Amino acid sequence: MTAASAATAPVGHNDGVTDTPRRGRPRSADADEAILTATLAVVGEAGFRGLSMDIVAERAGVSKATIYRRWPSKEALVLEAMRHAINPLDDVDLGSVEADLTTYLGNLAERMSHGKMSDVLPHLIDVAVHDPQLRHSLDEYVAQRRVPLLAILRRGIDRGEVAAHVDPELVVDAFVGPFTYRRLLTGAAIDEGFVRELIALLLPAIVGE
Amino acid sequence: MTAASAATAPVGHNDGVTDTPRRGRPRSADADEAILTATLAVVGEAGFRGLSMDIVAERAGVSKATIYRRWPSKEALVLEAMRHAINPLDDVDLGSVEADLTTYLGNLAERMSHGKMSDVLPHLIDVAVHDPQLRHSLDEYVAQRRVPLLAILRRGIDRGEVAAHVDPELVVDAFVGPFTYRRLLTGAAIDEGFVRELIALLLPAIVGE
Amino acid sequence: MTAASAATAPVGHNDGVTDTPRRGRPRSADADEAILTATLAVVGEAGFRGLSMDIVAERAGVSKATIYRRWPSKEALVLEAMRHAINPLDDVDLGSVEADLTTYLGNLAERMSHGKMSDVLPHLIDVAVHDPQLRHSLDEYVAQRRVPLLAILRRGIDRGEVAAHVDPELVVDAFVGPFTYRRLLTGAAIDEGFVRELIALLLPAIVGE
Amino acid sequence: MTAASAATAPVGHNDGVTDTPRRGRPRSADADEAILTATLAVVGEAGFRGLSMDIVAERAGVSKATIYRRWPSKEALVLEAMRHAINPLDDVDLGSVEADLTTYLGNLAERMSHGKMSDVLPHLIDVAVHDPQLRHSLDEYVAQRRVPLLAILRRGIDRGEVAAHVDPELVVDAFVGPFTYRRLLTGAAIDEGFVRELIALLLPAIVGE
DNA sequence: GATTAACCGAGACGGTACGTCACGTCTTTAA
DNA sequence: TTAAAGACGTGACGTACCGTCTCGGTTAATC
Repeated sequence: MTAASAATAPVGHNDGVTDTPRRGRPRSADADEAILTATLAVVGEAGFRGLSMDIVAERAGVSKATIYRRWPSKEALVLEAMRHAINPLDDVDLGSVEADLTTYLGNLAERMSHGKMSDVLPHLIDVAVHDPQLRHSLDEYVAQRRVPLLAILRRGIDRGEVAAHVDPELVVDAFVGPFTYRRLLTGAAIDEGFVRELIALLLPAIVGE
Repeated sequence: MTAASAATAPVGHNDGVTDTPRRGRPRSADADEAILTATLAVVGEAGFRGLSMDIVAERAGVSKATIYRRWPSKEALVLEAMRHAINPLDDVDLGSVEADLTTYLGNLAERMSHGKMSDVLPHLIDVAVHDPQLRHSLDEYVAQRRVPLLAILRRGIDRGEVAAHVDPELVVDAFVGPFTYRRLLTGAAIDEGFVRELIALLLPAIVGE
Repeated sequence: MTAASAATAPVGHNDGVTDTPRRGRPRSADADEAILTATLAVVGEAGFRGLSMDIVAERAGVSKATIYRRWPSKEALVLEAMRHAINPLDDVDLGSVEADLTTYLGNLAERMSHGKMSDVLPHLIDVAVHDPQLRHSLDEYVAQRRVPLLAILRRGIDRGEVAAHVDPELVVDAFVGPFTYRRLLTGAAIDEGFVRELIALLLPAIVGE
Repeated sequence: MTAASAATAPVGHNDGVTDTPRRGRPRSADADEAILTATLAVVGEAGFRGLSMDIVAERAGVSKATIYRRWPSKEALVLEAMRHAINPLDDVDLGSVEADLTTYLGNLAERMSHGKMSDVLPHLIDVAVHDPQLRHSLDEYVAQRRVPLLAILRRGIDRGEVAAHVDPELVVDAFVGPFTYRRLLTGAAIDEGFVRELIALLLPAIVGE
């Protein structure tokens, strides 16, 4: 866990090596686990709207104070729970940018359409607008998901497949932006056809001539 | 006002000409105005989070029942208030797709960065996920903003500037998607440079060769 | 209900005749009744310690907000409930001060020993020390109970049984004081014998010679 | 310290001489002192209501466990703190019952009106109703204060000033009762005039004729 | 000198109740 | 019939104490 991510990590935890000797009764790792698990369960069943701190506390067999000792808000808790649960999309390397993009974006499309967490993101976005701390954590979470895509592009540049002057960050925005735009705003389908057409549109713009 | 938009329009309004003559005390147009104005004022000052129906009622000098008689929920009210306030971006026609895009996207960038309503959208998105009615209204609102962009592209195709096989809807997604992606998720800057680079990246992909 | 007693009466009630015409939905008299009844029931069953606002609310079929709209604190509520429940000790007039005192103090002794409310008073006293508003209400409540005793003494003075120079208020203190002292502090018995002895001690001190 | 008082004395203390020699680290006398001092300070500043175990612990530079190792409850702690602080009213012997009573009751009046602990007693009374252990300790504390008064009366009987058939215990109740009654219930003044009048009323009833 | 047992501070823990807030509905009187 | 006023049930909020329970570490008396 990086220093940056500490924003939403359990407050006051000491994951470092030999800082201060840690006085008092240590935080219960069981409680951490139980709270995050309960949070995921409740969000999965009742959605974000149906999630209350009281319910999480009850399900986790934990008092509310124990939750608030770790996370300052419901949203921070949920964000942490998401980190806890998500296995990142693996990087893929099939030898060509087109194949890699097709695979990776196909997986992403699948997740955004049917993932159980898909209704949580909008809420987090909403809250993050007003809460810089949460915004930071959300950024970081998002950045994590960009990494494989950046890798694909950089390999493409190395291989000469992609023009050297192309800014990979911008291209990632160009690929991922339409996904979130459809998901959050237009509600248009995010399916295989969409992925294919998007690649067909953008790929020519980045290949080296 | 279209039929579709009736979802969030004041309930039971009689916009027709000579339906039933309506008995009893008529709805106060002043109240409509006062409620929407108060809503905008409060959202502007305190953000969406600081907006409560009680506060709006007090500010508007109106009872809560009067609000609920017109709109079914807080979100419907806010969406209506946004429609009420926003003047759409005018279509532009400078003779070339590149010039049109630069102008239109430049204006959009300006608005998304500094508009006073910029923090309302995330909240509406959040709510729209769970409320199909509101989702519909939001779609419509979004569609309105796509219209000028579609017009630019279609004129480009007509002039032969843009390849005929290009799907204008997809291209709109490709242009607007990165804007919302940055605004809502990464928090990256949406400025003149971004607009310029995005156009530089995408334009070659749509021009007829 | 006197003006003075308004201190703990439901806040904002208008028991007057034709003040302001009272706008808005009026307070529910049913709720008043249900709350006070539930309060008495819970205090009777679980004692003051076992009384929580949540429990009262549930038992009364009422929301906590509805209770807090009427009374500012648990103690004010309980005091009001006591007023609501208690039928005052009737004045007695048997023709002689001794007989009257014996009867009245006998009743009082019975109540203080076995009354179900007997454990509430100590708590109210405790709180009243810090809350002037409640103190006032408690004073008034206490004063009510002194009235019959004062009447007995004044009749005695009128009949020449009691010396004219005697201060009835002081004598009431002298009679009632030992009762509360035993009840609250020493825990000594408050029985028939005690009443008899106390009268035997004090009566000679107040009779006219 | 008597056996009876052990109820609220530090639990497990070994005040005896040569019981078991006690192994392990002995209790810190400093901690005892610091806790009691802090308790008195906080009660003095914030009243009983503002007293929490956490605050006492912090002020005393002590952990809560250290407090609970000594006293089983907040009330037991406070009662002990009161014992610790209060120097009993000395017995007086001026040669006449009237003079003795005037002096002793005058002092008592002064204390009850202005003593810093004057608001603690009501709370202890409240708690004692439900806690037999504490009730016992409170009785004992009260009894202590009755002793000088009993002595005055017994000397009066010995000297023939007071009628032999008078029950001193009852007379003490008759004198002290009105004090506590005013203090706790009516809120009436407890001043020199009150003392004078009370003596004027009761003294004739107890003198031997 | 090593062991042992009770102590110490810090502070986390489950629990319970608090008093507040906002929601969307309902019930008055007045227009 | 609509209006303003405001009470209503519901349900969640975040806080504050309670008294208990670990922690790592300390301090004597015993072995």
